[in-house]
Amino acid sequence: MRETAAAPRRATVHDVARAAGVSLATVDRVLNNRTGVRPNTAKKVAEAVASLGFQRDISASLLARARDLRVRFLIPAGSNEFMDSLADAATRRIETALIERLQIGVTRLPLLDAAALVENLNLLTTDFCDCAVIVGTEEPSVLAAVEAATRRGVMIMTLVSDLPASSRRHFIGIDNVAAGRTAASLMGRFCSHGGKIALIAGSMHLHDHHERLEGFRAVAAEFAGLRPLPPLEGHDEHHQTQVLVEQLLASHPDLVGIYNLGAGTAGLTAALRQTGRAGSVRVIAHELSASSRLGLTDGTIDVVLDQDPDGEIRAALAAVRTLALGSGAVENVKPIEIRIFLRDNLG
Amino acid sequence: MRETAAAPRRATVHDVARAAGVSLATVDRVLNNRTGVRPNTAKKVAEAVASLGFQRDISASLLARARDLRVRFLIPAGSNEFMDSLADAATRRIETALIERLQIGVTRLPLLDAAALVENLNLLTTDFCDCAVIVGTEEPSVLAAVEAATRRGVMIMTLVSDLPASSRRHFIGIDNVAAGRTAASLMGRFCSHGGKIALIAGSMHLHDHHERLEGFRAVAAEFAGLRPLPPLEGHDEHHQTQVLVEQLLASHPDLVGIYNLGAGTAGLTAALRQTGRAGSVRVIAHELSASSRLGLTDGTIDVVLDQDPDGEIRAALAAVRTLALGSGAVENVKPIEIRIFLRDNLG
DNA sequence: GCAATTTTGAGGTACGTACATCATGACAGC
DNA sequence: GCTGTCATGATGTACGTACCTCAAAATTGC
Repeated sequence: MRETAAAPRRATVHDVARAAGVSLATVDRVLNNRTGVRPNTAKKVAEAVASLGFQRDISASLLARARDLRVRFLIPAGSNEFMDSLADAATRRIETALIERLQIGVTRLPLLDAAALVENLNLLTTDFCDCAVIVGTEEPSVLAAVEAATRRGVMIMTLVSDLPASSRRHFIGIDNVAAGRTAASLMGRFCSHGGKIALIAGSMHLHDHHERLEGFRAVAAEFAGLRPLPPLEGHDEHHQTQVLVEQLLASHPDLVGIYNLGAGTAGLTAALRQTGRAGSVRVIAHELSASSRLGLTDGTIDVVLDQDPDGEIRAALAAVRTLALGSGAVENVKPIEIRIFLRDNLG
Repeated sequence: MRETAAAPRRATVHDVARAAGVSLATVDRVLNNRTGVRPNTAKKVAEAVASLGFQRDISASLLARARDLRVRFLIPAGSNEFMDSLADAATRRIETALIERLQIGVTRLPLLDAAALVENLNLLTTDFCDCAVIVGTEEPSVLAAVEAATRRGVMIMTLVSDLPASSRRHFIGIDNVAAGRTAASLMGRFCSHGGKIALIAGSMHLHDHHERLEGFRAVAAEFAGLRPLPPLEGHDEHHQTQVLVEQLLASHPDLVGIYNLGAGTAGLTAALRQTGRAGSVRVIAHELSASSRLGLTDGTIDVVLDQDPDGEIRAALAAVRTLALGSGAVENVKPIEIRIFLRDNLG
């Protein structure tokens, strides 16, 4: 019944050197891909590594490097609560990360300002930054700045919104199509007799919002009687969203559901409360924040879909470490999950 | 806009020694609570640690110990799919954990057999095990065995089901009351016109099932028209559950929802499919498994609440490391979250 | 105030990897 | 066969903590 692990000593670089019939220095050259090793010799070492199942001792590796990994987060500012909580999550990790030799810096940039992002990317050099994690828009100037930074030796990772065509080493974010599908699947079950559903995006030019909308529409079509209205744009801003929802509620007295796939949730709940419609319209929103939490608690919002900024920062930091130490790509990383909150599992 | 982290060198034991005006050896004695230090001297060291903000370098610490942390999971066997996935998750981590100097062993025990658990606990000694992670029942013999193991120097942690009154150092698991509440909250929104809801537990003597039931009932009462039937017991077994559900469906043609708060989900879906009622009854079940996944995909199950065995194992291992290295308790640990799955966010 | 005991200091080695230096080997072109 | 380049070996130090030994100092008991 018990499997007694025999606790075999793990292979070290010395073992690899002996097995490959080369010196320690050569093993070191191969492992850290330095120059000056014949392909044939490198192959012998690689084989020894494989046959011994050698794995670099991370503790010793970090210790020997004796230098911290410097990560800089470039995160949009503005009135967007979600970006704030991303930045907060990163800032909160500064101390903890230091224990693991990760130096974190956080820079807030003007919202949706490609020029500012490009400028900051161009400032990055290897003597104070090993990796930048950016929330970027898919524009040519940004792509060019990413390429330039990569060429200068600064690793780039994308967060929340990807730049798949760039030299970014990794992307951290959720599956936004699945998020939209999930919202529709819940809404369809909530409104089993069908009815009008309003859709509110920040901007139709935001990639993630677009994907959510696409997912929602696809699944909503499977529920008979569910009639999504054309999407409105609240520009991720509280006041605009509030005005929009007030008009919406006035012109559609028979509205049964609202899916807010962008920010501006505080405006949405304010409008619902003010018109006395809170509780009689099913509401699904995105991102856990002070206002969405309140909405859940008082029954104005039914469900919040959240992409867990803490988890995303943690995943980003883990990826940075893996990429900086190992040579290859980030393997075996679970994608960020969509978290679903009701009033009852807020914790 | 940019906050340039000044990158101060982190304090080392040498710095602490200098600041406290004592030798390195004394600092070492204090940090690793060895004997032979006057209280007064220890206080000076502690003050130096605090004022410098000294934190042990984990990499160096692990390296210097040059010995792996040996963790043993004691997990029930039987036909319980969830326990299987817990054990699988632990087994899958064996290799990965080795890189971080964690040796994992997994022992499967007879289901709900306190005597077997006690026997295995009593076998544990510090020369092959530093910490045991157990899924235990709250019985006096188990509690006594936990105390004995702790006294022998083997640290005990509880998983899924806690033993709060014992000397266990930590508990990893979800809030089962919140899980039940969430299920009711969803069910109430799904069945907005009310109706009969069936409740199926494994056994009313299982602590977690009892908590889920309690949570469900409390919230269900808030939804007018929702009428939960008295709970049935399927003993976490597929066949028994199937028979139970077949009888249930026959005697309640007007049933609108089923909450299966235990295992045996494969039997539940089989009964629904066989009677042609799949899709017309809202179904909420627990734990993602092959059969619950299939149920979600084909529309037999609406929602699955999951406690993420992978995440629990990861959290357990993190806690073991923290407890073994640091002296104090596990701080700052996020509780395991309840994951909510629909067909559309299965990934 | 002396012996016995406890507390502290000084110094070392070890962990496994990273990285630097210098010497030596091989092999090329001419 | 000579010089120059490239590949490899030999060897050492460093990272920060753990843990060991031995000697010196401080404190205690009487």
